[in-house]
Order: sequence, then structure tokens, then C-alpha cells
Amino acid sequence: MSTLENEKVAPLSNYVPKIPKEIECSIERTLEVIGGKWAFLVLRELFCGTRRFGELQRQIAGISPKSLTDILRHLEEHGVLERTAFPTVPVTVEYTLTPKGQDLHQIIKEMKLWSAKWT
Amino acid sequence: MSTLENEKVAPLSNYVPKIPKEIECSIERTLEVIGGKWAFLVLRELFCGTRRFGELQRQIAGISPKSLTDILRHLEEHGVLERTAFPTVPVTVEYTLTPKGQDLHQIIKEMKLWSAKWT
DNA sequence: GTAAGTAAGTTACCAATCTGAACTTAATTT
DNA sequence: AAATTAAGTTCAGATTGGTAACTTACTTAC
Repeated sequence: MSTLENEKVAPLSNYVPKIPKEIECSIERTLEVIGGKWAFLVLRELFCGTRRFGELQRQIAGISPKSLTDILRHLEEHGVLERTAFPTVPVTVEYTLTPKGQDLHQIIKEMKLWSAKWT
Repeated sequence: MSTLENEKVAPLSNYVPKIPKEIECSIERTLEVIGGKWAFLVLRELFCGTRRFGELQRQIAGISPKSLTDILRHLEEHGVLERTAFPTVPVTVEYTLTPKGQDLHQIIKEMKLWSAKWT
């Protein structure tokens, strides 16, 4: 719903940022880690506990094995989760959140609250 | 850093989700609104107050006018922000967060806390 | 009075990303 | 001997996203 106002536009000259520059970078740095299409959905599963590759693939609707591999590697590189391979045949691989990854739960919690209120 | 464990794999049979199904949908619903590449960065600017198209374009590094138009329309459709056009020449357009949009600040706040602790 | 400037976009095209299906590996069960 | 299994990899095709140039309609500068 766009509005078309017939008033004069106040110049936005007296702008004082309420949120300092440092936060901008915080957000960008966080998005580097969890900003992609799939990161949150992988985290959603791993907050419930350790998961294996196939389990993740089944529980995240629409993800391809390639995208799952990509995001798991990405999150591992950023220290959010740990990959553990067991020398079974065929090989078994488990993914578990690190403390750094567990801490992302606060963000998910706020998303849940927002969603409950507004969607 | 991958680990290769030489132990037997514990079957993950006694899995009881700590986070109920409902949250999964909450997350997906939230991501529909703010899941894209640029949403958070637009929000970051609008939390500081009303902004015009050109201001947003200058303050969000690397965004193209097309991408900015796309995300602004998307956020407007989801009731997160309001677009107001003034019949000046050339036209002036202002974007402002709605209460629904303001409420997203909690999520950003948690992202900031996580970033401060871990990045 | 001609030319440049301005704000907020469009449009057309090109590049990066993502998906789906098939393939791989090596041992185990049928 | 063939099928199965887990965790991927590979490749072609589709989708998404980005870049550059263009548009509109009026104002100000030369």
C-alpha cells in the first residue's frame, strides 16, 4: 500500500544515527556466517541435537545434496558446527553444533517470537 | 576441521526434538520476509529513521537500484515498511518502518550480541 | 533556449547460484 | 551376481541476481 502525500517534504538533514556504525558491521559479519538461503534451516535441525547428512537432507524440504554439502562446509569453516566421520561402511558422518553455533539460538528465538506475533 | 572418529556410531534412535515442529514453520515464515540477501541491511538503515531511496542506495554498499527496488517492494508487501511518495519534482519517496518492522529490531539485537561475542 | 542535473526507478542483458538426476565408492546383505 | 547403503560429486539446465544504460518531467545553470 503506497501513499501519495501532498505535503512538502521535510529535508532529512538533522539525521543522527541511533545505531552506531559498529552495529552495521556486526550485522554484516553475522550475515557472512548465517546469511545464506539454507543456514537457518540447518541450524534449526541441529538445535535438536546431532544429525547425520541423510537426516538433514530428509528434514530440510527442497535442499539438494550439493547445497547441503556447501552450507555444511561453510558453517564448519566458520566454527558453527563440527563434522565427525566414522569409518563404518558406508561411512557415517555426524554434524553437531559447537558452543558458537549453540549461541545462535537466541537469534532463532527472537525470530520465533516475531513470527508468533506477526505472521 | 573434520574429525575422523574410530569409535562405533551410536544410533540416533532416541531422538526427541527439543524444539517443536511449530518453530520450524516460524523460522520459515520469518525467512520468507527477511530471508534475502539485502533485507537486514535495509532494516539496519531504517531502524535509524525514515530514509529515501537514494539515501538507502548510498548507505548500503554494493546494492543496485534494481535489487533495492525489489527488496523495498517485498518488505512493503509484507507490511514491514511503508512507502510514501511526495509529488515534488523529481518525485520524493520516503520509506519508514511500520510497528511490525520495528519489532524486527530484537532479532538484529541478538545478531549484534552474537557477533560481539564470536566474530 | 539549450544543456545538464535530479530522484526514483525500468529494461535488457549477462553472470552467478541453485536444483535434479545420475554417478561414485566399497563393503554387506539377498 | 545384483541390490543396498551413506555421503557425497558431477554436470546440464533453470532460476535468481547483478550491471549498465535508459526513462520521465521538471529545475537550474550557462
